[in-house]
Amino acid sequence: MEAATLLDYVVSSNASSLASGRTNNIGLIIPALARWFFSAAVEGAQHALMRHGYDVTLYDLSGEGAERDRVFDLFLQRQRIDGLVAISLELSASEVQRLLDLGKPVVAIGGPIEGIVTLAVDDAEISRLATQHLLSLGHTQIAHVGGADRFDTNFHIPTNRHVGYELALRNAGIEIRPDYTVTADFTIEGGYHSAKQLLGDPRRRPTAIFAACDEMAIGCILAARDLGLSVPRDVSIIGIDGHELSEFFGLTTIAQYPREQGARAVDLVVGQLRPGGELEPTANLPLAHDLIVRTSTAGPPVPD
Amino acid sequence: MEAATLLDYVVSSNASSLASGRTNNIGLIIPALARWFFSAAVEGAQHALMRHGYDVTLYDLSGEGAERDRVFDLFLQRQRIDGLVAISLELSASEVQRLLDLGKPVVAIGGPIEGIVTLAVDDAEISRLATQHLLSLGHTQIAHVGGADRFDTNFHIPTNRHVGYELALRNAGIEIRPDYTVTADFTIEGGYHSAKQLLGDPRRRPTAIFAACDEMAIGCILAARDLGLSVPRDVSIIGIDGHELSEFFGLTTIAQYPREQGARAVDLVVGQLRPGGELEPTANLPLAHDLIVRTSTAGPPVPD
DNA sequence: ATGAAAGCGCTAACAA
DNA sequence: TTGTTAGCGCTTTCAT
Repeated sequence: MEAATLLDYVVSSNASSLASGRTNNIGLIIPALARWFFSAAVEGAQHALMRHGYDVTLYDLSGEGAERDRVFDLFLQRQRIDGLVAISLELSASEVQRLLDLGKPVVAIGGPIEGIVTLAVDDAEISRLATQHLLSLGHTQIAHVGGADRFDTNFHIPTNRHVGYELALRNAGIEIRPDYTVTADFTIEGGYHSAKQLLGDPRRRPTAIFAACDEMAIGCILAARDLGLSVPRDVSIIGIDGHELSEFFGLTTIAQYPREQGARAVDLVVGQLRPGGELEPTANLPLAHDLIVRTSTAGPPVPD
Repeated sequence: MEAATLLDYVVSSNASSLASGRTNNIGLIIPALARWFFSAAVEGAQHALMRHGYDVTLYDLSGEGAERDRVFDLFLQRQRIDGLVAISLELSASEVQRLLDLGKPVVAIGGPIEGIVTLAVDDAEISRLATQHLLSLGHTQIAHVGGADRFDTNFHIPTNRHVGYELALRNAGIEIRPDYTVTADFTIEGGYHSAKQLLGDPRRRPTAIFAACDEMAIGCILAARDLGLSVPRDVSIIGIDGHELSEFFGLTTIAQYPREQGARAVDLVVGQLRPGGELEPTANLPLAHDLIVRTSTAGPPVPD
């Protein structure tokens, strides 16, 4: 051992893997990278893996259908990884099966996904909470800026967040107005344009908006400003995520913690890899969230 | 081959690597991930690598000193990769040497770095151009929001961008005022606070600001708004990057293209890996940039 | 405890 | 062209 240290000897990972069957490498599959949530989750996962001595191989599914298949059929098959973390992916049944067929630990962030151990915030519940926050402040005209349907094919957040919104309204005995739900593409710009439509029409202006993510919520704040409306005096806005910009914009939000989520998923995978570290084949573990009240929400405007 | 296809046979990458010495895997070293430029560059590199059939292993250096050393001493030594792409890293001489000692193709984005093939925008030149844009509109009181020194340890952009700014002013025969250069941390929030100081003091308010990146420039725009100043009527603002939010904010900027840069770096590495694909040991290849004039810059305000 | 050797699944060089 | 085999650098089992 002394001599090895002296010579800066490092085991060849290939020879070691071939002989032992362990690769010291974990795969991360993500729907895209250049988005706050995903890159933060990857960052958290990467650090945790490094601490465990694992390398991390990235598989980005943002390509077209054929490229996506190639990940499952080629890249994931070459025995390069000991386990897998899937982040915010909406997987088809056949894709789930192919992951399970690898015979390696798989943990997903965001779910539940049938047959896979998942970590997930309860999207319906946090959306209900966000909406209830607005209700508790006295709002009754609450609009929702949700995700467009086509995003459901990647990760099924939008639907569940919409469900929680309607649930909260229904519980409060408030009529659900179809024209109070608009969709956008999860970006600041998308939220801006949606909020312009919502707030610009004096016949239907809501007093509060619940946006399905902070980036859209920030777009809503900017749209309100450009319409000469004051936040929160004229309109209250709440988001979800705890995005790095949310504090700067004074946005009330339900924070979740992608770095910690990534690290926790990694710990679960690595734990299963250790001798004796089996896990029940399927489970959906809840993830922490916090309501962070800032300056973008207040009671509804008092009528003149 | 038919039988292989039929059986969904995929070569074991470890066995193949051990026998051939090729791993079909490229390493990406980055200073951090959760920033627009880096995640976009990684995305571009990842897609290009996938097309070439390569896996990608991520090494994030955002950890502390010991973690950083571990990347060079352990992770990069285990013969897992055929080549390396380093993104926007400020490397010590010893780190450069350790990369070269791997005996594998290394291409860096951002440079120049002594001894390594680099792709780089000419930071001094694009900063000069940005400043000259403001000069050509008639501005003479031009401030600079630059990067704080401590960021130089990761990537040396700030210094070079400041150099270009001063060069343009000097060429125009304009006195360089020390109080017109302030620093921030490359974030929207940082730019906001710096611009507040710069624009809030009536005794020294500049008529234009050149920010060293778009995120800080966007912070400047928001600060101007909050001070009741109109952009560009009262103050012109220009950034660098072509950030995804720059269009939304009407920001004039010098765009660069991290996705393409990542893809190009990958092509260079993969090209060297192909039989007969040698490259001169060191070179600094220029990268494309474009001045994109939007609505955040105009002539200086006319005195009352 | 320490040492010897088989073999992990391929690639590449060589023989036929 | 097609077939054969040594050996890549380790891990693990088995014998000492």
